Amino acid sequence: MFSERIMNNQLGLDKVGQVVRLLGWVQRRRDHGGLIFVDLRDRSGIVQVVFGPEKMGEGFSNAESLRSEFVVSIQGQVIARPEGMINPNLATGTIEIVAGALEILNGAKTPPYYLVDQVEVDETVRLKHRYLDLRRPEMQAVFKTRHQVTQIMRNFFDKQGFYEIETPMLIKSSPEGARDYLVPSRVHPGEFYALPQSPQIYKQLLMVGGMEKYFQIARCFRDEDLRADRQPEFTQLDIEMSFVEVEDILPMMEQLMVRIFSETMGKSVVTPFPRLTYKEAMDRFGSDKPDMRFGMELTDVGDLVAKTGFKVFANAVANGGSVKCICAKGCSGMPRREIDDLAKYVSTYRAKGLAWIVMAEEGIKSPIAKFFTEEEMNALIERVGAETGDIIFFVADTYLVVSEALGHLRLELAKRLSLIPEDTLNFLWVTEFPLLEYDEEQQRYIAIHHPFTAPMDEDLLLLETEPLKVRAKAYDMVLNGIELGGGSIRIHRRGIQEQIFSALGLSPEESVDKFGYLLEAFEYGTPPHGGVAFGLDRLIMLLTGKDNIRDVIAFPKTQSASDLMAHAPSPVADKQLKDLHIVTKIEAAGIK
RNA sequence: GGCCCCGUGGUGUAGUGGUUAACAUGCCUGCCUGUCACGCAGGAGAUCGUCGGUUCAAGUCCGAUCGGGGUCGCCA
Repeated sequence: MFSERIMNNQLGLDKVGQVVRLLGWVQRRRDHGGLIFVDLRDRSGIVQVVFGPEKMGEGFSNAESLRSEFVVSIQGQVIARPEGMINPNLATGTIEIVAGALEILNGAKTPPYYLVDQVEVDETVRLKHRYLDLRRPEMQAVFKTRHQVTQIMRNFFDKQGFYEIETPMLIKSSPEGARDYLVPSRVHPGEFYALPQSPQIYKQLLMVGGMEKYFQIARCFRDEDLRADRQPEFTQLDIEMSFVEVEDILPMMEQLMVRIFSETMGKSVVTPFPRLTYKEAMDRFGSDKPDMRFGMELTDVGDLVAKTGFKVFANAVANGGSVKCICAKGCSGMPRREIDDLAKYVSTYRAKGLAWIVMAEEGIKSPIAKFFTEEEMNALIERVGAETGDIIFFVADTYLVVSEALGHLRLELAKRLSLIPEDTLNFLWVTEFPLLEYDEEQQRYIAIHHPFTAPMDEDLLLLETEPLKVRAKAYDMVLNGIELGGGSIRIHRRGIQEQIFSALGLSPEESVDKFGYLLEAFEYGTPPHGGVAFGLDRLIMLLTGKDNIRDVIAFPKTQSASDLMAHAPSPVADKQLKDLHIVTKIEAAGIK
């Protein structure tokens, strides 16, 4: 019955005269009494259908009953619109359908809001009725793009000889970073599975298993607080290869991006991508995912201020910290209020203050100028390359705080000053990440990437003496200041893996308890291997221009990780808890 | 866990502590054969998120709480 259907976007002047069957939803109805216009929407687009009593006969009253979002089957003739009635705003605006027959396949309640792209409704409303929101052309386009991207990925890796392999969703909990989502076991009282934060260990074991080239479009779960670009479950393009070095992996991933951007957006991507070491990225941009679409780089002035009378700067240097600055070109007219606002902004990144020098026409204006001799001031200005009309912003603190605070300030200023060129694709790799960092809270070293990342060969000896100086064979792909993905060459020898575990403060017993199966696997001829993982959702955000991860996920969760449509999470029946051997404290305390 | 913003008919907004909470849109009814954000006329629709406090009087002020968003911490 539905087989002769034609999609709306197939309709054009070439179809004039044909009798067609259309299926879709009523987007809008304009009832003129004796003549009714209906904008019919299907997945492909919108077409205007005209209902008149001449053609419809008794069926006309049926047409009068049409309302928004009714699902209809329409048979009618394609006609060219008369002169002056062409709608240039509609892809099918040169033609319309004169309905001969109408079948209402299903009625619809009035939707809570009009399903058009210019929605101005609270997101809560959209999420409660997500199945309606998805009907909007804008959302349809997102999921079309998302589908295209995953198809390109599958095609790309298939051609390169990869196998797509599924790894388990119920795995052993080994929180070495984010919190796990736990799943209670019914048959093992008191024991739990975890949902994977990533397929990391399994993909490595696939390499031990001789699969050589693996990829998966994998769902991952992390029980951490959410953000505009973070969901508790998200999708990752996960890749692992045997017998590879960094130089094998990066160019291949660049080619993947070339294909994705050309085939979905028609944009060309220039390869090879520039590379920055982590150190260089932090030094120059104050970020491990620098946005290099504009300048305003950070300048280290620690040596110039170490001996000056300004204690805040001198002490920072004396204590092993840094003093760095950025120069905002042409901003000398910035009102004091806005400068104060920027100081408040950097304070969210733990900077204790923001010093500034305004290079005004009438001379230097700065609350810190009095602490510097003229020579010192001139040296500063020269180092920074500041000119009349600029403002120099300084932060003094530890190297990390200074870099990150100024890195964020740099982005904020660029945003306010509109320095970021739209439509530019700035891809780059950040390499040579540190292997470890020190976690004050836990009083131990933790892996920056993950504990299976291989250290750089020449840094291996530093592991015992200066662990923070050990660099990793790790790399991140960055696009326009957003981390698209990252990966590393992995450790494939038990000895080195044990060394790393030990550096992370894991006793041999704990290592075996948590990762014994991996360590054992490494003893059975594990090939050198490495890989990478990309955040699919973020990539789709970039491709579709969304600033919010919820807009690229069909059924997303709110910031508090709840599903407003299905009302998850929810309490469960006592029987279920009993089966799972679970008693909740909340229940025990009588709180509902 | 911290900080910031938001919550008023279905939807989006307005609303000096003081009458019957306003406007737009949507919805319903009637009229209308060329609209495409159709038009015209009429109508229905709100316990102002919830609880408590201040006050003669609270949508408005205060506190708590719930929900949503942004962000810092966190996210190997």
